[in-house]
Amino acid sequence: MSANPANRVSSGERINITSEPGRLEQELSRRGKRLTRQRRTLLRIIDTAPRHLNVEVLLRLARRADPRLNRVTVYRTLDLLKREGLVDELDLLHLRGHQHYYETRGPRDHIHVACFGCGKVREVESELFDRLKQQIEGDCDMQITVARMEIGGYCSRCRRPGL
Amino acid sequence: MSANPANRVSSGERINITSEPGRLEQELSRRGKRLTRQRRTLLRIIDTAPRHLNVEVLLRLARRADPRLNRVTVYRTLDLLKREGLVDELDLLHLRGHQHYYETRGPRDHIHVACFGCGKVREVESELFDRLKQQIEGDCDMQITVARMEIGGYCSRCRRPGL
DNA sequence: ATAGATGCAAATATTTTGCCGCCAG
DNA sequence: CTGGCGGCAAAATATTTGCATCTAT
Repeated sequence: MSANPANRVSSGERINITSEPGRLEQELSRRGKRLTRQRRTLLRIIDTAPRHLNVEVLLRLARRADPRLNRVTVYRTLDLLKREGLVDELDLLHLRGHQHYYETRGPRDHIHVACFGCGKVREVESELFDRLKQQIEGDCDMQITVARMEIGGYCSRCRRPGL
Repeated sequence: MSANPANRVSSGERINITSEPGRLEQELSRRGKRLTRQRRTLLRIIDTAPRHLNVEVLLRLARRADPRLNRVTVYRTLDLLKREGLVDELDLLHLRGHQHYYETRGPRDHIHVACFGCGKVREVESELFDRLKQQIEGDCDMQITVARMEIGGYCSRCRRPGL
């Protein structure tokens, strides 16, 4: 099936190399956005913290540094980053409720593969995925700004009993 | 890019051939689920109505036939259909708010391509997409039950000015 | 100086739950 | 008959808005 090694997916347990500390701050500054104390705090966390942050966790982490920081500011900052194309918003197939998850956007999109059994989420890159996007870009004459692929199922350890 | 014709995407303006009226009702019945009046109403609508229904629209359509039908019943029925793998849940990249959209699940998954400018959503099938899923299934040893791919961007008529 | 950001409270939107009476099988 | 289902009200969760105040530039 994946006879060609170039087609093989690459495992997702990598470090987020795209987010050397300060990247988001630099980007926003470059685009003429104001860097408030609250934004710096949030950007630093998003740049360095675990992937798949949700609003709840982001707020909790931010308040360690700045206890007055408001939840609304979290929402507004995430909106800004979304509009600027600096973070992606995911729902991870509603694995846990209807909240959203956010992650910094790197040079290469990846696929999220989630197990409904154990809840583990793997990130996967694939040459086929990149080609598929190109194909759609061409055939639909679209200028793609967001590409999201989320796969749900059961991993080998959680294989559904009755299937 | 898509030199191989087999790789070309197929346009999405097709009829939903997978939902000949009664299909959902048959499926649920076959699985030993009760067919109440409310469920029949909802199933009929989902089987035949426009794609990308949200709860609001589904409820409104349902109440034409059964004015007492409750919103909670809509949620519970959609949950059932999701659990049974008969409908897919989408958010279409939050094109319009954070609501979800539902569509009957056919034999072949498709990609949703949405334009942030005009809001149009195209459905696209692709041989590459099928191969990508197979690849992940194999390489991650996953038993895939849901595969969602959503693309956002700007179509030729809405091309973003400053990009 | 001033456009734009934050905090707070309240509003809105979306989804879930508890409970009781009802109905499909 | 009876266990699953639907309606209603209320709760829980998630996100947005109005407005006065503050601050980065």
